[in-house]
Amino acid sequence: MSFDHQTIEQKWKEYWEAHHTFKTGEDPAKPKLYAMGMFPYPSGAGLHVGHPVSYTATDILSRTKRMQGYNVLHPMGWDAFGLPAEQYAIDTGNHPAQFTEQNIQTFRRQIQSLGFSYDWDREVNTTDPAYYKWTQWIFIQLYKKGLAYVDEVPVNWCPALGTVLANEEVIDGKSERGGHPVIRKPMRQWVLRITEYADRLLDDLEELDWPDSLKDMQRNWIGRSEGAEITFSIEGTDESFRAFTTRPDTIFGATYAVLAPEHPAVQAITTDDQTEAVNAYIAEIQSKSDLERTDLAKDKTGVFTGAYAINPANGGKMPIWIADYVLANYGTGAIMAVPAHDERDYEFAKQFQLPIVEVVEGGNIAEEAYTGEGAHVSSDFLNGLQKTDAIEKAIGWLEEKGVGEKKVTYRLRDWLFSRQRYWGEPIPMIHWEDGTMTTVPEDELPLVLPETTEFKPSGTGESPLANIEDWVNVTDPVTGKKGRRETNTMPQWAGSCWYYLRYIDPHNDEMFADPEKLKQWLPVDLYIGGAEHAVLHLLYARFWHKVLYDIGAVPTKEPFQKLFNQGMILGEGNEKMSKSKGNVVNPDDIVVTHGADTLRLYVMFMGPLEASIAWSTTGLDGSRRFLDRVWRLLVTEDGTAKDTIQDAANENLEKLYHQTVKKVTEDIDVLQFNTAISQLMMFYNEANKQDILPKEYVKGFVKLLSPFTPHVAEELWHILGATESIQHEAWPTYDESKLVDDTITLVVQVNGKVRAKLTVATETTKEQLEEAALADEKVQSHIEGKTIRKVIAIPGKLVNIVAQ
RNA sequence: GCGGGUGUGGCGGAAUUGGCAGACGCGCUAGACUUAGGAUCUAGUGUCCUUGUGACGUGGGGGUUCGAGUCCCUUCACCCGCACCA
Repeated sequence: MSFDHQTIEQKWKEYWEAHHTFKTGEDPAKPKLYAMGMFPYPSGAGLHVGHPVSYTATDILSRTKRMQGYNVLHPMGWDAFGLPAEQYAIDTGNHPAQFTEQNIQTFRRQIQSLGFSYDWDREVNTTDPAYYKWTQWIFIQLYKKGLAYVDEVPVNWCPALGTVLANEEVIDGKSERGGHPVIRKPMRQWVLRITEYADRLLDDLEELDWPDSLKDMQRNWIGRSEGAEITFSIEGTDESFRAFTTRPDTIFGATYAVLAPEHPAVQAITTDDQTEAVNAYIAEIQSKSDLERTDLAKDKTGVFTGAYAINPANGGKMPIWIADYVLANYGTGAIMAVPAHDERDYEFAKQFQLPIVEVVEGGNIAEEAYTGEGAHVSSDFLNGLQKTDAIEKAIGWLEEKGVGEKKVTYRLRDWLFSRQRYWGEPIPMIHWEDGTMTTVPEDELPLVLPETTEFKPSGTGESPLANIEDWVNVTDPVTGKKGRRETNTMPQWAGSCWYYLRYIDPHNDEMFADPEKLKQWLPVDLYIGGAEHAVLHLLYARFWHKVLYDIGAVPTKEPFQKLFNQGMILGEGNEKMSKSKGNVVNPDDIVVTHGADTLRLYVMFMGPLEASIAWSTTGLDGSRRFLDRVWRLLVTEDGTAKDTIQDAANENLEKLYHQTVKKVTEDIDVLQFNTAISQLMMFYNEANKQDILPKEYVKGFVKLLSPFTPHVAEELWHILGATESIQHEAWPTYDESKLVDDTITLVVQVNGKVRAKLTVATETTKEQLEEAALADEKVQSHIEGKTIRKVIAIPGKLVNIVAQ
């Protein structure tokens, strides 16, 4: 007989809710665990089977740690601002809040059906004014620190839709909806000065327990590079420009210079006879999409401006070109080209027959650029030096002459923070008629999104908020000065930048969280989520956290001590699950057919947590079968405990039981749930062969199972006679001395091949082992007529006899 | 191109410090019980052959070692991220 999962799961969910079983512990004498999964965007599609993977993982750890005597903070919430809800609102005329609320209900129901041990009293919702009041408050702190500023930056503007689009809404230069052309257009935008924190974001990665691949992604994203910025004067004018280079040591090989087509100096320096060609080139560049400018354009293009720069090192004339291989938004948007020692410059120089001068020995510049090490030549005071020394000396020389200095540049750009959207946190700023700008007073927060029925973009490139007159227009109550509210809203990333802080003190309306509580819970001990958030969310959240740290609002430098990326669940054909492929598995269906416990067990047993593995219906069946077997092992047809379970000992199970406790306990700590489960299966397999099941072992086994499959474990626990939740029981312990046998079987190899097995006392010495091995009949037959060269005997492991 | 990662049976995956490769599960085969089986139980299941005290076997090739899935070199394939970042 199998158990009725529907009844059991319903029963225990109600019990847990009624008894507040998962209320966050606050006993100051206990150690703490703060474990969380990345909160979901509650989409209209409902929960995906991928979601329960990370949630189950943190749940298993949380349940285990509670039983081990920890205060556990294990919360859940909703990242509920975002484009799909807004798009739905535009399409249907319904309010996004209403749609969002509906989706949250669905998500909450689905997540609750899986029996996660969240403290639901701490649920947060980024769209709740009581929440985004503090998102706005943090923005004001950023502004006060000079970290939020307004700048003209290029955005994706779609004239047909009359709106700005996010990068992910632009596909191959066209709008995702409607396929209208999208152009880059400079617009007034809020930007956050994340670059000011670049070095700290880089350096503090060191102390984090994060996957190396992810740390590397962040390092690459920040892209720190050291070099020099050099000033080049332009022949015959007072103009000059600055160029960033990581190889100031190769300055004697700089034979030309290149400005980005968008560089502000281009118009001023272009000679009359080149104006036409330059303008034509710029026009051509502007019509190209980003894709054409990078991926597709393997050939270098460019145009001579007619002007010459002076090489400060040797006084040489360097023709100044413009070319799109030089990016306007990196470094200074201008380079000194050293074709002999830079592949891109080399290619360009070859194409346009510009001179190539070798200044570092070691390569063959007739063939290709040489970027390796070597002694400097044709470089005056740098001759004979190697790269590192030459760079140092070159920078010293530039600084001395006042034509350059040491400089660090980052690939990371400041964070474009505004969206011309309705469904986001209003940016709490007021622009006054006298041209000044102030923040909304903190005591007026939250600045609530105004009600409207018109969610379409305003048509002017402003958000729909611009059309809501009585919200936009404000008058200073003291001076009578008129003003206009900022109509941009924050991007979806904003709310998720600090939600882990709000979980700690979710109902505080005096501050975003009580410092004492922050001290008690921070940092997050385990944060599990998908690798798609490797740079953006995780970098943004770290940035905000550091700002809050600097103003004394949080006690730690970093928010997430340990981070783990779970893998994806693929469709049965090893492809990504998608509606169009029709291979999407809905957790609701599995909960009905197999039960939440089976789903939890299966997604953890599939393989390592970080691996992406295909869903398998038969694999799922197998997990259910295991639970059925366990049930039948312990429960009679009448639903009572089997009488094989006795207050008696059974030596056959002793060692395996202690091994199982050890293995499961240790594996949970390191998130190796698949091997923990296989150990539980091994225990079952052996227990199933026994006539007597010691009650102590059965209880321990059910406890070990309980974090994985909590409903059925609670039911078994009560069938065994308990009246309290298993969650309040102490985690089983093991006896190390029970893990070792008096005797041990080890292998005897002859020339590396297993030829015999010996059963000996555990503490048998090396010498005794050698003797016993050589005396063995099977070994004898294999070494007969051979000379023994060497005998390697390792107590507890093996004996290897080398014979020829 | 650069950075990171992964290659183990028919499949998902196990395997301390280098020490019995393939734990556990799926699938498959045979048997038992059954009116029935997509239930349950039992046994078997890396490959090959001459069925043995056998040979081979962790993407390919080479090396270190008494001993390599594990360490080193080299090569191939696939995945992820970045992509003219000066």
